[in-house]
Amino acid sequence: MRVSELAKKANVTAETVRHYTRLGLINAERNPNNGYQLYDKVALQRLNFIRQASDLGFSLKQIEEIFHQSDSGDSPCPMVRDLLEKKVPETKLKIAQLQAHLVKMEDALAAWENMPNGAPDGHSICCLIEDWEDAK
Amino acid sequence: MRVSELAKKANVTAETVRHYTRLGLINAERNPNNGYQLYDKVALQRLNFIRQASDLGFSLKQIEEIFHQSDSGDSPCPMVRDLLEKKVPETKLKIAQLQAHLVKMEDALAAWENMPNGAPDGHSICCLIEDWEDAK
DNA sequence: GTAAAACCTATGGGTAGCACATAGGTCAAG
DNA sequence: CTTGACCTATGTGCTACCCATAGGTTTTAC
Repeated sequence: MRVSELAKKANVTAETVRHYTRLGLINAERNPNNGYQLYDKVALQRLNFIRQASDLGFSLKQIEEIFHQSDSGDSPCPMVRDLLEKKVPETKLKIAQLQAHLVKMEDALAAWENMPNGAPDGHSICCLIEDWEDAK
Repeated sequence: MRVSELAKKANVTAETVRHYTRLGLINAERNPNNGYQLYDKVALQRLNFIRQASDLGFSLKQIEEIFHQSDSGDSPCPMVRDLLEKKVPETKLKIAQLQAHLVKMEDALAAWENMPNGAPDGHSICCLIEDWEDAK
């Protein structure tokens, strides 16, 4: 099948398929008549795998490593377990940071509730942000 | 003052200062003798402002717009309020996505608890991920 | 039968916010 | 006067694609 067909089957864009192909994550043959990429069901399987792993938070580079291990006959499963175990605390940290961020924003909005819109006076840029800074 | 001095005062790297200067967010004069960038306290004020706004989640492009408004004599405050009000639900969405993500990962790890490490058999890549896929 | 629509190709640039490498010029201290 | 700390400009890398350009191909419809 060609790019678009494969893309539809995996529910991604044709650009994504081309991207993975360029990166060597998916293999394709060429139609010698017109140069079109031709994919088989192994490509579809790999593509689905990439999407699954991607959903689990693996980067394309990590997925490439998983393929590498698998292609060279070793079980990638231990590596996958390791990667995921490392990813959990990282994600927790990111969530915490975003939540702290959210608190900052909501604090700022609440503090601005009764503040006027300052016109630029050459000294301050946006009194809201600057006064919020001072309040820290 | 020169880059490093300014960077220290604002607690950022010299590269960051150069980056903002390249983007035109900070203005500098040149020492005609050696071509070094020379910053004044207005630059420090702007740099601090950038950091504050950055902490609030504004992008550099948005900060540029804020400066633009301010420099052309209009109060950027209404825009800042608007931007922040839009950013709050966006951040909430991101947090929700990350948490869903986290659940996926923890589910996968739990489900893998008692699964063996499959050796590649030419059909599957990593049984962990693929079986997790089937379980959906 | 042909013309338009839909599809394909390759290449390169854009996104955010810097970090880092290269290759070199400048300056203060010992 | 040399060493090391500082500065310069330029360009590349990171993530995971998306989009634009310019052109060749295939399918569909009249």
